[in-house]
Amino acid sequence: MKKPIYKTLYLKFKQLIEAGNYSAGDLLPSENQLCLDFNTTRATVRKAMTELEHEGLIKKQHGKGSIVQVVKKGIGILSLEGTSSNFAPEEMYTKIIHAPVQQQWPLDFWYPLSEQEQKAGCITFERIREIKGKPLLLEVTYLPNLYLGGFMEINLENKSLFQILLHQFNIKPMSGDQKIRAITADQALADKLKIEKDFPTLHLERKIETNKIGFNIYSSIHCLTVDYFLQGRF
Amino acid sequence: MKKPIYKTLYLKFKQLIEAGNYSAGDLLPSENQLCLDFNTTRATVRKAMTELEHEGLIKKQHGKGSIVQVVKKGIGILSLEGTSSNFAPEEMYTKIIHAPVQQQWPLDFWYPLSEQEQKAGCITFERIREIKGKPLLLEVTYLPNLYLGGFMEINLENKSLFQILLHQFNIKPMSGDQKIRAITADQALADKLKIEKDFPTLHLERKIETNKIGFNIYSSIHCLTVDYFLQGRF
DNA sequence: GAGTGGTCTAGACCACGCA
DNA sequence: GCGTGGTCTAGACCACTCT
Repeated sequence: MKKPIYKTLYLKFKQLIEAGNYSAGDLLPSENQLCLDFNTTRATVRKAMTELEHEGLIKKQHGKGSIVQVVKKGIGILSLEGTSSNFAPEEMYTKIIHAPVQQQWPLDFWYPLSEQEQKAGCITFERIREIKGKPLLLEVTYLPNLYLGGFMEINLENKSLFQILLHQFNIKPMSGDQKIRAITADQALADKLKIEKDFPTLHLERKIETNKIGFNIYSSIHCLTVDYFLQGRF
Repeated sequence: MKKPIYKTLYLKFKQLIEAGNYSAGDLLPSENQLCLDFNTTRATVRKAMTELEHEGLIKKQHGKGSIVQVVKKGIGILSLEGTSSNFAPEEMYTKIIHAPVQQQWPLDFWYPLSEQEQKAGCITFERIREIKGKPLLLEVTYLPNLYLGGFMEINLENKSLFQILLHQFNIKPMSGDQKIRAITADQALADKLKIEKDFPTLHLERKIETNKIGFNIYSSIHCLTVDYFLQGRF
């Protein structure tokens, strides 16, 4: 279970950039230099740099170098980092409005389920994320009831789901898929997000695949895009 | 200007999958087999497969193989392929509602511009995409007025902007960034998309970087998400 | 021309799945 | 135990930018 070299390198520079050790426009050390510094080869260095580029932290320019980009200001919800990562912990709060319950999958579920998932039933709960005391989004999460012994007893209030899954169940998000629509809030949603009925919101239906084959994290998210917006790279 | 091997491989399998030569769940030939078939090495094969995986066409599973995924049904607008690629040409029509004009950049432009772009001014035009005669989205595009001699004379009606830029100006999209919000339609937008005022729409502000450094394609898109939705992978 | 990233070769060892 | 994808080495040549 040791960490690959490329991941160490990737995390190191991700941290350096996000901590502000580089300014936008700065050049990272060249790939050959990094090979020397970290005693590795270009294939490995390039794998790390490619991930940084996909995430938008740097931009590679042929013949010139790896250029640090300006930091993003949107909600990085179009990525694997989870919703939390773009805000300082003290600015953000996650409130549980429905504690986890075990039940059958909804009949009109928005992604096709494997037979294994279908049989296992699901654990579902509902959370609201607030920024500086203002509701930002409502997230209903569905997990297949597999590998999750003891999950029901965990208090999720203001905790990171991804952290819990990783540390207590060794489940790690790997990739995902999402569908996005614009819809207006009905009365129930409006009450929860403290907005007017018929206010426009983004609706996301997500499936996140994990290292455990057959264990996917599903969620339905209603997101306000007044003070923030969704941001993604491609 | 010859095509890299990995790209040939990538395009070949992309085509095979999208044409239906594989069903969801099928395994692609193993990486070692592809090395033999295409007389290349694993690094090259893996680069092609990694791109297919990022696009969601396959899913790699350690110890098993590369599994073909179900085809997507959303608008692939969260990717580089352009809006057009998910629909058959006969189903889709692109209507010009404002032909290209040269002018200064709007003062409240949504992405910071380089000095070079700022000085050059912009070419802007407005298009509506229809699926089966029904308006789907309104796209206002801004191009920096650089390298684009003769562009004003091109008839864009029902043509692919990306194709024109590639073949006539050797400009190729490389990567991009987008911001997404939910907003309600004002009267002008409602008229253009043939919907009611205050109907919810997705609003995208995009910047697409190209192989020409300093030449970015900007667009503002208002998209209906009734019959279709946006879809993306991460 | 020197230095950068882009592509590629020809190997190697490991971790995982499946029979 | 065998075949799969995941990581890595140690080179090579090319295309591009900058001076």
